[in-house]
Amino acid sequence: MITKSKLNRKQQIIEKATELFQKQGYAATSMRDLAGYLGIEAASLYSHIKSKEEILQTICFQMANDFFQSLEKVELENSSADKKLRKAVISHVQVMTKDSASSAVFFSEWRHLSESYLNDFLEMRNNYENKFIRILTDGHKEGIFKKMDAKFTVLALLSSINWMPSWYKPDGTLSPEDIADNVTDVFINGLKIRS
Amino acid sequence: MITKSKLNRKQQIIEKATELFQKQGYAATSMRDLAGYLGIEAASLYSHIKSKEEILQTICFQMANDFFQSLEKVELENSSADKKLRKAVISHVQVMTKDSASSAVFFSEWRHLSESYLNDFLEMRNNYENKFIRILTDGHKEGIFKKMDAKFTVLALLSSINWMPSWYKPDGTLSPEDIADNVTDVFINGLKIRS
DNA sequence: CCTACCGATCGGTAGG
DNA sequence: CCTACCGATCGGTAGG
Repeated sequence: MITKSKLNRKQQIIEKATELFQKQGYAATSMRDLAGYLGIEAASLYSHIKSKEEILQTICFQMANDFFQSLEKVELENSSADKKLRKAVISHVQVMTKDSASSAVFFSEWRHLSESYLNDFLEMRNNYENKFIRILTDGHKEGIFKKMDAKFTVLALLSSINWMPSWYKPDGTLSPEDIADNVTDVFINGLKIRS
Repeated sequence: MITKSKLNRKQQIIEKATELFQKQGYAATSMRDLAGYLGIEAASLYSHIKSKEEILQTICFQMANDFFQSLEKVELENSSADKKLRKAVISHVQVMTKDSASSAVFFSEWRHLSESYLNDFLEMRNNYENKFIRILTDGHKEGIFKKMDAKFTVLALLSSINWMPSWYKPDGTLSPEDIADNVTDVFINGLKIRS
């Protein structure tokens, strides 16, 4: 079927593009580069995609959706804030590690989106961060977390996780749960030995 | 004096380039862009610089040196590991906030360095991270910090700080010390209320 | 999916 | 610091 093979080819294009965008950056990756790796001519790419930016859009909004959906599941549970935070971090890490190349592109190439897409992207990111902030402020109200700058803490927390694709080795021994445990343990309990 | 004005012009070029590299990325910034903002022709840039990459090299290695020097000062003091960690974070943040545009370029455009420069860069970064790791492992030996994956923790710590240029507002109310306090407090004491 | 090609733009040089 | 220009490459289209 034409439709099916087209879809598959499109997926191949996006996958290879993701790999190249991660390695070289979006701007430094040419359509000829991409086509070459797929064994076709650059012009042929345009039978499957509308533009170079469409690829970036697909990657970024696919990841954004994945992150959102997995966090919304966590929000539905009702458990204490510290458990919720741990769950939220686990699901965030799971989404990341499931496709670490897409994650890397998502986190560092989104700024090359054109304006209207960029606005949508930033709004989604903001909403996502706010969900984390709410977990922390709820935790404070519950008497679990101490007083803090919740926004600052969330951005620090997410940053520390998000840049993992640049040093996370998938062949390593750490599972998403291990990573989440390490991260949340540091953030929740800190490094100091409790007296 | 010719030499002096050349140096100043070179500094102007590097400053404006830093700004553009931060906003648009290295690869997406053209020499014609840069020249236009300086009110000269692209070809004229080459009286002051050797190549586009030379600008990136200057930014990256200048920042790398600043980070190294400020950390070495901290290492000379002999104080407890938790105090040392706080000092190290303060000086790291100070270097960052002193020139947040250069920092942003340093952290996200270094991969566009050509191979030999890239190797030097990565080696320096590794050495820098190792100095932080040593502070944490010393802290564990001193009985101040609990058992942990020190490398993982340092990378999480540095990531959470390093991506601050993307959300740190210099007109905000947080000083480098405030930021360092927030970060180290979370990492050292954690979020949980101590019993 | 290809050939053939478009106008635009790239980093950079020659020569003044 | 400029004019004039280089060869290379860019994203993308037309037409098959």
